[in-house]
Amino acid sequence: MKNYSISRLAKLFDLSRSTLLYYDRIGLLPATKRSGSGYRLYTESDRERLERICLYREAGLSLNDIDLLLKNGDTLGNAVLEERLRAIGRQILALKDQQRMIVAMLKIKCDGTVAVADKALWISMMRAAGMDESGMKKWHAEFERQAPEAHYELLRLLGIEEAEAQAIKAWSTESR
Amino acid sequence: MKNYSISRLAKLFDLSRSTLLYYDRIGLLPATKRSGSGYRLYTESDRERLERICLYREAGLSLNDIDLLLKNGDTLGNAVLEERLRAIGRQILALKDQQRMIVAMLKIKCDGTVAVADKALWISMMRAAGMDESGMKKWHAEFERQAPEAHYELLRLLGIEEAEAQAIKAWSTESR
DNA sequence: CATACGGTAACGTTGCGTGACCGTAC
DNA sequence: CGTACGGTCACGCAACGTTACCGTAT
Repeated sequence: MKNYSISRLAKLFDLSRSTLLYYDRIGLLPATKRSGSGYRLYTESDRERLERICLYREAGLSLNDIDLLLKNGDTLGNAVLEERLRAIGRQILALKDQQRMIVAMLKIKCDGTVAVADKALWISMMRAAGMDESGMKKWHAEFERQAPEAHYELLRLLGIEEAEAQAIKAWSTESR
Repeated sequence: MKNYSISRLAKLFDLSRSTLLYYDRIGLLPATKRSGSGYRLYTESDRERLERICLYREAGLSLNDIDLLLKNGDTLGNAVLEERLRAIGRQILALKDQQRMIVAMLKIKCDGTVAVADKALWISMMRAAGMDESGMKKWHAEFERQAPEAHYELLRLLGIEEAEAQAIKAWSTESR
């Protein structure tokens, strides 16, 4: 059975040495053994534990919650995961509020006109807001219905050319 | 002209005393004057500055960025706001990845069946994912098309009654 | 005199990164 | 003998919250 040195194990998961030192300190992943000269020796089961830790970290769980998950069974585990799911939902909603606030601020600063610098920014924002093709279409249609003039102006401001703007107008109103 | 004491100003914006002490320490909002006995006296313009600080904080800007925004003009200001907009987009996308990971984990743990505890959780998750009514419909329709059996089972697991489940099946397939 | 307010200073939180300083493996 | 690795502190970041201890206003 092979042992991993701290840096080798770190590299396996693309972590830093100090991360593993930290996990050791807080007891999340203590090195099972030590060499004669006091070097940490990680075993295969340490590696497996770290693999789970990394997975849960990618899911955004706190190290504390991960510790709980690894200690306890599925009953508590599911509860922890579900709570994290709820927290993510709350976070996303909060971030969307922030998006709206910032867009409003950008509008205000340039008295009446939207001043988002580039199309890519706007689109990535809409994408992030959960907009897929059909959502985009609905949004453009709604904008067109409520304020066709401003809609057109926005398209121009986003750097969308005349031709493309016409196409979007057509597309967003076609089968309705 | 009236001065505000630290706690009175804090209460005006629903902040704590220590928050204002902190803003003073880091130079974000230093109290303009001090009383004879060394008490902080905040002026009206301090109040206005704090108002802007709070607004930007609600938009998720860091205190450092807020400091920049308050010091510099609109040119830099817009750049800061737009960068924040981009960061929010990235964050939301990351959170959605986390949602998918956790849902996958919950699936795995209960070999094949989704085990999300309640309907409200699922719906808030979908909502957060940017699902509106039409998105929901599309999603249900797709699920129904790919795996009607599992779709039905999911609806039951979410605590949706027989009657409602039938309604959703009908609704998601109606005009298609 | 009580108590509600003010002040400063220091430590705790989360998840590490960074650096110092020193020993060890090859 | 060099240098690439290992070890243990200890401090720094963000944005405060939380004592603690002491002075002041009323």
